[in-house]
Amino acid sequence: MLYKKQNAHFFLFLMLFSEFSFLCEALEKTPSRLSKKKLLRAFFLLHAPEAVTEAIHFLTFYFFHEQQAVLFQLDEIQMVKIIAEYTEKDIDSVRKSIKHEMSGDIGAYYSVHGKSNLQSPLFQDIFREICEFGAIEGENSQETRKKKILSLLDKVSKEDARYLLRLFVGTFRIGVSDKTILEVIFEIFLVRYGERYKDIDKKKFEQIYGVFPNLGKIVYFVLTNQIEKLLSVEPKIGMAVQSQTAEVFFKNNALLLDFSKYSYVIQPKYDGFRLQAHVTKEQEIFLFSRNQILVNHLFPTVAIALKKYALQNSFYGVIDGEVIGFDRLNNFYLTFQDTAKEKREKKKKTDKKESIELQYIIFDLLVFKEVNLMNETYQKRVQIIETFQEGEQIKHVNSIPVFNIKEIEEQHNLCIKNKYEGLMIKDLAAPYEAGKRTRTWLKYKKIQKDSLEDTIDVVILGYTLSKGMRSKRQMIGSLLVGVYDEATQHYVTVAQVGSGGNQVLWNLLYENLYAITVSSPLENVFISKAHIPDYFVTPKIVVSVKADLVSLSKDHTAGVSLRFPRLLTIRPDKNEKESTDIRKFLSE
DNA sequence: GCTGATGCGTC
DNA sequence: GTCGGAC
DNA sequence: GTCCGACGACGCATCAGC
Repeated sequence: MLYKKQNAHFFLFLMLFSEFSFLCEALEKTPSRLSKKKLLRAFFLLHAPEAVTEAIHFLTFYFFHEQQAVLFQLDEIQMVKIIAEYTEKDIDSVRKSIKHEMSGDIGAYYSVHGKSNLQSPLFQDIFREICEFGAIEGENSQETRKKKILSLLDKVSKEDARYLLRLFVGTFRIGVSDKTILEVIFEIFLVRYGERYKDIDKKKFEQIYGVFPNLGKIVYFVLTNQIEKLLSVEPKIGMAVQSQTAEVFFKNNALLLDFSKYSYVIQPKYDGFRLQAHVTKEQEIFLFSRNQILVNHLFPTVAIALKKYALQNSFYGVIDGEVIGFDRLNNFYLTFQDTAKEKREKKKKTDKKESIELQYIIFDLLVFKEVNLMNETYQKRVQIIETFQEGEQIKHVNSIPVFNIKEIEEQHNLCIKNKYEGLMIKDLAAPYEAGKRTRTWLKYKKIQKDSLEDTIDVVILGYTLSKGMRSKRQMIGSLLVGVYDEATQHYVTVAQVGSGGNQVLWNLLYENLYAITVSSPLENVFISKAHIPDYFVTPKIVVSVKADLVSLSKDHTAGVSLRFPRLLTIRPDKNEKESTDIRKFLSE
C-alpha cells in the first residue's frame, strides 16, 4: 500500500505533456470563469510543485534560456510550410483551410489534419526543448527552428500539438490569463493556510504579485509550505515592479472624483515610453519597460544621466516615469513616432540631431534607499521627489492641485494647447498599486473631449476575416478603410479598423459587403502590399470611425494614418466620395 | 551587400 | 493602445 | 466591476533570398 502511494506520487511528478494539453483543452471548452478556476485548482493540487510551476510558466509564456526570455521568432508562413510539408499536403490548401475553416488557428488545424502519433512525452522534456529555442539565432536559424519543430511534432500526438503550435504563434485562446491563475493560487492558499493567516486576503496576494511578478514561484511557495517567504516579499531594487496604469476619464464619469473627500493633482500626460528606473546602492542602473523588460540598451543616455542624478542626490531606489524626446533648440517634445526613433539598439548615432535629447520625466517613487514607499500616500512620494534636484535630462513632473471639474477642464485645455497628449488626474491619498489599472489615476486625453469633432468618415475598400473567439460571433476581423482623393481621383487607404462596433453592426456590415465583394481592387483603388485584405470591395459603404490622432504613414497609401482607430457606425447618408480629408488633422 | 517580409514590443 | 462580450 | 482576447499603427532588428 505504501509502495503504491509512493509510486503514485512519483508518477505524478513526472507529468505527461498530454495531461497538460488535456487541461488546456478543458479550459478552452469551458466558458465560465468559475469552472476554469476549478479545473486549474484540481490540476495544481494533483501534480508535484515543480511540474505545476512549469505548467504555469507555459500558460503565461514564461520561458527562459540563460536568463533571457525565449523568443520564437517564427514566421507564420514558415509555420504553415512546415505543417504542410510534415502532413504531406499542398501549402496553399493548408493556408486556406487554416484561414477559412480554422479561424486562423494553426493548432486547431493540426489537431484535425496532423499525423496520428500515440506517444506522450514528459511535460518537463517538452518544456526544456522549448527553452532551447532561445539559443537559436543567426544565419539559417529559420532552418534550425524548423527542424526543432519537426522533432517536437514527432514526439507528441496531434491533439497535444495544438497548444504547442499555438505557443509558437503567440496565442493560447483558453480564456485564462495571469489574474485568473493568481486567484486560483490564492484560493489554494485559503484552504490550506486561511486559518493560520487570517489577515491575508486576495489584495495582499495581488500586492505580492505586483512586486514579484512570477506566478510559477508564487505557486511553488504555496505548494511547498513556504508561506513566510512568500509573505515577506518586498519590492527589490533590480527586480521590476509591475506598472500601475490609469483608467480613462470621461466627462460623464467625473463622478468618480470626490472633491469633498480627496485632494487631486493634475499632471501633463507625456506621449512617450513608460520607464521604471532602478538605482542600486552601488549606483548600478536598471531600466525596465512597462512590461518589466530590461531596456538599458534602448536608452543609454538616460542611464548615464540617471547615474549623475543619483550621485548628485545621494539617491538609490526605484523610480517611475516617462521617457520622451525633447528638442532643446526649439523647445518642444517630440511626437511618439519621433521619440521611438530615438531608441537605440545597435543603430549608429550618425543621423542623430544635435539638439534632441531623451528626457526622463519622473512622476513616482516606489523605493527610496531601504524604504518601500508603495504603501505611502502619493502626496508623500511626490514630496520626496521634490527634495531632489533635477538633472540635465532628468526632470520631475509638474503637479498642479485642482479643486473642481471646471479647473480640470481649464488645465486640460492648457495641456492640449501645449501639445501634451492630455492630462493625468491623481489622487494624492492613494498608494502605488502595482499591476493594477486604478481609478486613483485617471487619464484624460484630447479625444475624450472633442469626440464629435474628431469623428472621421471613411469608405470601406476591403475586409479581413476574424480569428479565434471572435470568429464564433462574426465574420469580419477588420475593415480596410480609405478616403477619396479629389485631385487624383484615387481611393487611398488610411487605416484598418477592427476595434469598436458591436456584433450587430459587424454582421450588418458583412451582409452589405458580401454583396459588393470583388476579386481584385478597382484600378483607382491604391492599396500597399502591407495592407492587402482577404477580400476587396467596390468603394461604396461609408463608416464613421474615431481615432486619437493622424500620423504620417509609410504603409498607408494616403501617406497618413489613424492612431488607435475604432469603428463607430455606418453612414448610409454618405456616398463613397464623401470621406473626410484627414490630412488636415495631421499632428506634427 | 541590399531589399523585403516578418516578428517583437511600444503605444 | 481601444473596445465589446461574458461572467 | 473584472477579466479576456479580439483588433489598430509603427520603428527597429532579424533573416531569407537575391
